[in-house]
Amino acid sequence: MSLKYALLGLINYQPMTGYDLKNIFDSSVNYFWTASTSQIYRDLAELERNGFVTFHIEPQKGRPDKKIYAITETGKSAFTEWLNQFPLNPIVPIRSDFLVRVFFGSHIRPEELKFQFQKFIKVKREELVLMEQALRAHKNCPSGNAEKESIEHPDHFFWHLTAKMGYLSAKAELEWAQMCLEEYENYLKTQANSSQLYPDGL
Amino acid sequence: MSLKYALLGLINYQPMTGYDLKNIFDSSVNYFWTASTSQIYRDLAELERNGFVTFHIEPQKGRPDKKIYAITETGKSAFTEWLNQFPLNPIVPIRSDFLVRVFFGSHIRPEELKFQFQKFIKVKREELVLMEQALRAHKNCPSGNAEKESIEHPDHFFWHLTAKMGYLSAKAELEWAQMCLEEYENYLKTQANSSQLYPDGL
DNA sequence: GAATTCATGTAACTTGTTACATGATTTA
DNA sequence: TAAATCATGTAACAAGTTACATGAATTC
Repeated sequence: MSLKYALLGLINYQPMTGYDLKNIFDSSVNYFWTASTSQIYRDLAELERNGFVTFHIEPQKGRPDKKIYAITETGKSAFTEWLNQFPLNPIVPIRSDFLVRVFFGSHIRPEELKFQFQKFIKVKREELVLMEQALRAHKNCPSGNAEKESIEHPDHFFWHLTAKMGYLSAKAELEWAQMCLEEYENYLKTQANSSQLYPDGL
Repeated sequence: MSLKYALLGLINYQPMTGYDLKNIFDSSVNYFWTASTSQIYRDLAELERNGFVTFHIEPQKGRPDKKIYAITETGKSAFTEWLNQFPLNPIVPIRSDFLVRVFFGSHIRPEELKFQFQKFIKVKREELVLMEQALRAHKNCPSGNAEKESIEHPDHFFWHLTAKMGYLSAKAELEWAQMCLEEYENYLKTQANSSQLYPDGL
């Protein structure tokens, strides 16, 4: 259910299109929720059917007309009601493809696994740089450009808290992967000394 | 696709039932993948249809017969093939209900939000204790009881790496929430001084 | 001239959740 | 005597992914 309410919450800041929402997801809130284009358009249609949003069409030439969605009073109350009802236990179901593979790492070719750790480190390092910039520049507002706004948004405090978690996660993952690579290289040396073969003949 | 291959990988260690697999997911690999009972049984049936596993029935009295699944040669090669083909980018799609709510925190009743931070801290602290124990006692093998096994499993090194990530994530989340609570309380004081009303009349 | 941005989606499919159903055995 | 454990699932639904479709305007 969270996606629908996240969309509602963003539209609550100001009316916008599905395209705008997709950009916000990709550029500034992706450390706590991701969404595909098809999902956004589908859920917007449902929010509209439920009377939580309305839209007006802004005609354009040479490209599809804009559908600008705005929140309704019903939508506002549904949103705050949802927000104030936290799930009973605050668990976050994790699904990490990367960790599954590491878990079964003995079946992976050592060169491949080393390469994948290196790639992971590279990607996380880049991610971390972006997050650091965002935190420093106070760019962590949904639109991604705080400098355009002359006054600080009242929700800025909360945006900052979530951005901080994104930063801390990325940092923890980076440090973990660096440790993994180091320990794995030592592990391979000890394995080579005890002249053990890799499983499955790899 | 990961769930099917995670199941295959676990069955590869030793033949087991859907019930056994569910216990492993709940007790020892849940920091990188979660699965419901219905999903496990459904995917086991599909793995069987694909010829990746076979099963034999162990009759029981007073409860449903056990269906003990074992991996086939086809299953083994499908598993190692999958393992060695990492996705192009190692991103982990995150979906945190809790963070969505914090992001829109200005619409939440302060007492409620404080309570939720406290609850989050409590849950994460408990989680962290379990993870610390697991790391210290080398219990982070799929079965959850390393002490039963006289020799260390060859995959132990990799299980330890993933368990470490689980520990680091829980630690980062705990520290974040503690910081949030502290900063939120200060924030509320400054808000009270500037005599601002909470949005939506809450 | 090629790639990216803008802007809308639909259809088919896969994956994950929730509710339901059964019922003896063991532990607290 | 109540709750947890053991052991199997099905059905309906919700949420997420992937592939496809269109096409001008703008930037490199």
